[in-house]
Amino acid sequence: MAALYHHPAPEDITLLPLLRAVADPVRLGIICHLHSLGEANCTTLLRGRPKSSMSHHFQVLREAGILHTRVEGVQHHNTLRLDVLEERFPGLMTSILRECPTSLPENG
Amino acid sequence: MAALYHHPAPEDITLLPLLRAVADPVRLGIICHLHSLGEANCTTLLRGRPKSSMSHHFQVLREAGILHTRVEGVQHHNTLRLDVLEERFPGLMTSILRECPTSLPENG
DNA sequence: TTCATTGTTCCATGTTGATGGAACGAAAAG
DNA sequence: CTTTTCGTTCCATCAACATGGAACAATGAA
Repeated sequence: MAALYHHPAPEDITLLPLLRAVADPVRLGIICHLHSLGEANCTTLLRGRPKSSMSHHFQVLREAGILHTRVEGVQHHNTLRLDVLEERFPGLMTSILRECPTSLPENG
Repeated sequence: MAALYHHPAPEDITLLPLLRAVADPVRLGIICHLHSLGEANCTTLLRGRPKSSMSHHFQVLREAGILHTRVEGVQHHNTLRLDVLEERFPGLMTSILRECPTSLPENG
């Protein structure tokens, strides 16, 4: 397990990978949950899914520049990089997060 | 050939299919070109690609609610549904179109 | 040390979707 | 009517990616 993750710098975040990362139902659910919870680890967002799947989705989101993972002991806390994303693509995440259901759905 | 296309009503345009439609390099190129040209038919935007591929991409964009196709004789004129998209997802297309290169690239 | 927890990595499987040739269909021109 | 143009539809192929089980690694607790 690599304790340190690579988080792309703001200028290295590009639109197409970002859109690709968001354009998945599971990952969009993760984004909505993170937006609601502020911070969450992988296990918290498992909804009956295997860890390997979720770990994969977190990796995609991380490499797209959408979330930041902070390691604290065993747990990896994930947060949205909203400030960076807003600076890089003004209005994009805002318009996406506006579509997040207020009451989080089951399949998120 | 169905002379009439189905264009989803604004309330039937949903985020995930829209994101999926945009999250493709060819289709993102089509969007940028349409934004630049205002209106274009399929053949105009072929960049050495087969028509069947482009027709497929236009269909995806159309069904996602991103563009409108107006049939005029043999030619099918396509335009972005910017007003509808802005009403449905304020700021989304704006932030995406901001990323379009000013000088249109070859592989668009 | 031993065990439990957390998350990753590896790998195989399955599915989705992009690609592109070919045939077809509709409209307009010759 | 014949031909050309424009775009779709059909179909097969291929690549990318989501899925999920298993083993592993790292930390913390017993």
